[in-house]
Amino acid sequence: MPLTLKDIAEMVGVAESTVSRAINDKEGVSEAKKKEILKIVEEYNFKPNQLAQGLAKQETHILAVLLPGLSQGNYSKIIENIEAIAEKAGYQIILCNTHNDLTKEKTYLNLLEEKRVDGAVILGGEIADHHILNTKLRGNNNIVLVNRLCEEILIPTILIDSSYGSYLATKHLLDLGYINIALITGNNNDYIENEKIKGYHQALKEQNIKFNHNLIIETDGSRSAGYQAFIDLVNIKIPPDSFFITDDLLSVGLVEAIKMGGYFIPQDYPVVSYGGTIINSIIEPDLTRVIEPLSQAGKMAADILIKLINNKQAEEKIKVLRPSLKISDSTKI
Amino acid sequence: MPLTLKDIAEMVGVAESTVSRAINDKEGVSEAKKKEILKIVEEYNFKPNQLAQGLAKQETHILAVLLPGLSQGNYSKIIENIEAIAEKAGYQIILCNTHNDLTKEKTYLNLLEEKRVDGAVILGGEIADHHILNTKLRGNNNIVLVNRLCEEILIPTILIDSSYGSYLATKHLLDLGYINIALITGNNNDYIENEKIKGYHQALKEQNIKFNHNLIIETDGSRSAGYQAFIDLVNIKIPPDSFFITDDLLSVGLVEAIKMGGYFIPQDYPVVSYGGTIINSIIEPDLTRVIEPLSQAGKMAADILIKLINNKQAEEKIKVLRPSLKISDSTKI
DNA sequence: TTGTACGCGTTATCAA
DNA sequence: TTGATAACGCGTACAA
Repeated sequence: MPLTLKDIAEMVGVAESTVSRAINDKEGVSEAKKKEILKIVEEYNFKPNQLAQGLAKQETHILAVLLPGLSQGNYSKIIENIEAIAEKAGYQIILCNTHNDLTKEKTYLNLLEEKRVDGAVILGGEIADHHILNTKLRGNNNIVLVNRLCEEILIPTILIDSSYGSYLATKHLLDLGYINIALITGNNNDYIENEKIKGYHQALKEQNIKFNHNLIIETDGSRSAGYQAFIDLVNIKIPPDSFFITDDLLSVGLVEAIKMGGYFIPQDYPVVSYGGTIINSIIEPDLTRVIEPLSQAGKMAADILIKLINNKQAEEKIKVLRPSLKISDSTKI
Repeated sequence: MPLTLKDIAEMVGVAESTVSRAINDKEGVSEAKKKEILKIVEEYNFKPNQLAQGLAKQETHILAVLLPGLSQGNYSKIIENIEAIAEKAGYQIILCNTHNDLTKEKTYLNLLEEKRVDGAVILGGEIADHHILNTKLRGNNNIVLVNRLCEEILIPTILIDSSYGSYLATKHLLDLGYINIALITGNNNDYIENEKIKGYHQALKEQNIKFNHNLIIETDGSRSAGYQAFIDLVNIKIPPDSFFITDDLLSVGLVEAIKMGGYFIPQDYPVVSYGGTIINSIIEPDLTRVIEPLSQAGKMAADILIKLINNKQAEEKIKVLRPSLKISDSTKI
């Protein structure tokens, strides 16, 4: 069994409360006693029990991150940054993999209440309903949402503006003089893919280009779907002169199909992809792509959450982060 | 403030201990009282405070996972599986990103003792020294190592046999009739890359092929290093007739270089890569590759750790898992 | 079956 | 500056 404050107190010959003060660097202990105590603490490698501390102080210094899954998507980038900020502020991270299952999410939220974690970041998923609004962490609704909408604007939320990313991509192709831009969407949740379609529309509208719904293909985001999309698109009445594809894996198939058809990128078909993943940089040619501010999203989420825990409300409830466009070989003519 | 046992007890008009028994499904409560109690618990959405439970029962049901980083490497796959097993057994996972920094690792280990986590899995990193052997979780050394060696065989360890993976790859090329096999290594830690070189040696030795050290190139694992490696290798006295490359990103550069030189894979140069990542399947042609049993490693680690916590020692201290070879287009002639 | 009382390891309040 | 003592919320041995 590990040592306790009591043990240390007995060894030094003082009261527990004095040891506690010494350890926590609080005033009310003479320098002499303090030194003596800390020496023993060091010598016996005493570690205060944070369970007991938590119970007494009503805080655990634990944050939870709920997410749909670790390997798919870009969640690991976000988590790394949440962890980094949290660690600096003295918080630990508990991982909760919901597998995109609302029931599991509820179970976890319950558990987090029991565990008395100080707060939680929820990444992605469908629209948040009342089970989120109703969970009380540390007495408050200490929750921050990332890329997840909420029925009411009560919870601090960080959104990455997919619509704007899509707008940037489409505008880039328009600026290069292309007008029949194919849009191939992937398997994100409906909201995000719809946002991307919105951005596409907006860019077209701005330049008074007529919208052709035949140029939009919705897929399951697989590599083969990307391949098939090209084949389907080149055979329509007004075929596309360029491609914007909202998912990196899709782009692998698309590029294969383009090459297989004997065409060149970007000479015959310029291509814009989505996501800062390694995939887009491996494809030959290196793809122009929309890059999302994932690190920033993670850091902001942690920042806001920690402020929330310390009762410092953020100014705005919703922060919208904008993606940027990285122009590369696949659109350099 | 959340409700407590006491509150519930007062509401129902019984003692706290009775409520405790009812909630924990222990005998010694009449069915009638139990129902009554659980109804109130439900109604008021009472959540027992796990801090207090932990303090009383001396357990937190929290496991920690220490790892060098989330986005690089295959750690997320392992973590997902640890989390899955842990969750089934009623454990939560705390993430500790050590950034490959030994000091940070020590700090975390300290923290975990303070937090009274029940156990820890340590993924990767250099050789474990005494700070690991000395950390006591729940009074014991409840730690499982994955792909990390320890000075003494005291800690349960799961190793993925990189040497065997390398042996498989080399043997495959030898069986196809190639004898001048280039080995290009990446930026894993020294131990792992050395193991891979060992496996390569062994395969050559088995077939009495003379070892040519000029065919081995050690790199930083970058894409460009893969590219450069090819250029360097084709100009040596006895150039390679095939390639085994121990890192997926390297293979991207290598394949580029081969194609750029006007050669074909596998006709001119067959290529074997390492790792089950998406990258190897995106490259054209799809690369034959060594696949590591990552999910299995994660599950086993969690299993063993949980058994350890429950004082059920594993039979063997060290479990060695073997990679397999997935033969694909890059070696099909 | 039910209740009382103590322990778990801290922090914090109030006297001394 | 110190020390005794009461929380914090729960589990549990023991008594009723």
